[in-house]
Amino acid sequence: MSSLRSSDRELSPEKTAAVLDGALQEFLAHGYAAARIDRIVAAAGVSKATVYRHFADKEHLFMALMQRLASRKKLFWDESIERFEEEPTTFLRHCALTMLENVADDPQVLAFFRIILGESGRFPQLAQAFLTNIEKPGLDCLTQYFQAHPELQLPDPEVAARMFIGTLTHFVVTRDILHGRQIIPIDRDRLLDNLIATLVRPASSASA
Amino acid sequence: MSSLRSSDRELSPEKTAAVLDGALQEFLAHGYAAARIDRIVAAAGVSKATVYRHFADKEHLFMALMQRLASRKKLFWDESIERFEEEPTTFLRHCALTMLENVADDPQVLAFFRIILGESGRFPQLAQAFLTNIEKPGLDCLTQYFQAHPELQLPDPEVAARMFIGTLTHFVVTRDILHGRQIIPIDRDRLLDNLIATLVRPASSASA
DNA sequence: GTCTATATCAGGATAGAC
DNA sequence: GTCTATCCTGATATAGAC
Repeated sequence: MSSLRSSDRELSPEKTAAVLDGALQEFLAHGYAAARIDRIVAAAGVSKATVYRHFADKEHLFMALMQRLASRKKLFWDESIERFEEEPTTFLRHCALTMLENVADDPQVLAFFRIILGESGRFPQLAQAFLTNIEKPGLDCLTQYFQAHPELQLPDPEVAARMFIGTLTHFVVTRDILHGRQIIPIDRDRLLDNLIATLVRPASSASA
Repeated sequence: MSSLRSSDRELSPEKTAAVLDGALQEFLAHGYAAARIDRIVAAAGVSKATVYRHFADKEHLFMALMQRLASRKKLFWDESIERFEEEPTTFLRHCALTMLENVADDPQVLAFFRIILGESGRFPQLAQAFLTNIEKPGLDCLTQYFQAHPELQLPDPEVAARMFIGTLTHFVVTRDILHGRQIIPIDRDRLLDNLIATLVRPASSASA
């Protein structure tokens, strides 16, 4: 009597995944309000009725998708925590490059950010899931690092962490999300080098 | 024969202003796609036909409104430029407070930012107008200030300006736009004090 | 459990009176 | 130049067959 009943689960995981994949493209490309169920259906290769059997309505589908995306990027900072023993310059450069690679270089992530920001009025829970899963781990990681390195003589480790992430976020938002490459141009490596140099510059005695 | 023809101008400025005021509320509250012409009409106290006589369609109305808002906030940094002679700590604190007062404390401006960010995919020109009119003047102002104060020994004035504005922007975005007051809390004055302290801390010789 | 076909409705845009 | 009344596209959501 192992599995005579097959009516326990009413939905096929396959179709669910197909719908979510179609929804991914559509919502990331057009935002919530302008997304069209028809196009999700077409991309997923299922019927409209199937969508509504798996998800109560457009809003639930959207929330399910976004929550999944947010938690998928959760492990983001785990590898950086492994490197707590490295020199500040090395460690910070590694963190910055990881951030930029995972965000600025991935159009899907950029679109994801745009949605989170744009729909933060209508879907505050989503914005908060984003902060909890992605923003907070990064801030915590860097705060702990700065705390563990008092020789940098930073007046406030948490503020230093916010300066680091804030500067990089501002860079990505203005350049990639707001299309500012021509308007307020700056070389990526120049920003990186001097951001790090400003934070780790010797505070009292040192060089000439 | 001074003005026998009265059909030179076809639109009344009064109604135009009324429509734009109604559109302001509606677009800022709901974003572009979810905004309803019906509600704009109701708020403006005009008929739907009037809207379409003054503006080609929803998109043109939206652009006109947003462009107007962007250029309205243009003078933002003018008063700060008058204070170039002040001490770094004083000057930077003044800049930061001006930014926060003009943005974080004004729900309408917050909504405006949310729209700009959210619709930056569909309306790239709008995002760029925002950068040109609001973001760039601020960066230029601070860059020039840091350039004029080499005693701070900042390795790169422009990067320092980006750190300053980036940190404050990140603060406002995470706290007010993404509803993060509970999730990644930080006292405003603590952030401000230590942001400034980190940038202006004596680089070589000084205190004990 | 998934499909086809359809109900239902709302929103953007316009025609014609005044 | 503005209003009232209306068109019509297109979108969400569902009913019923297989």
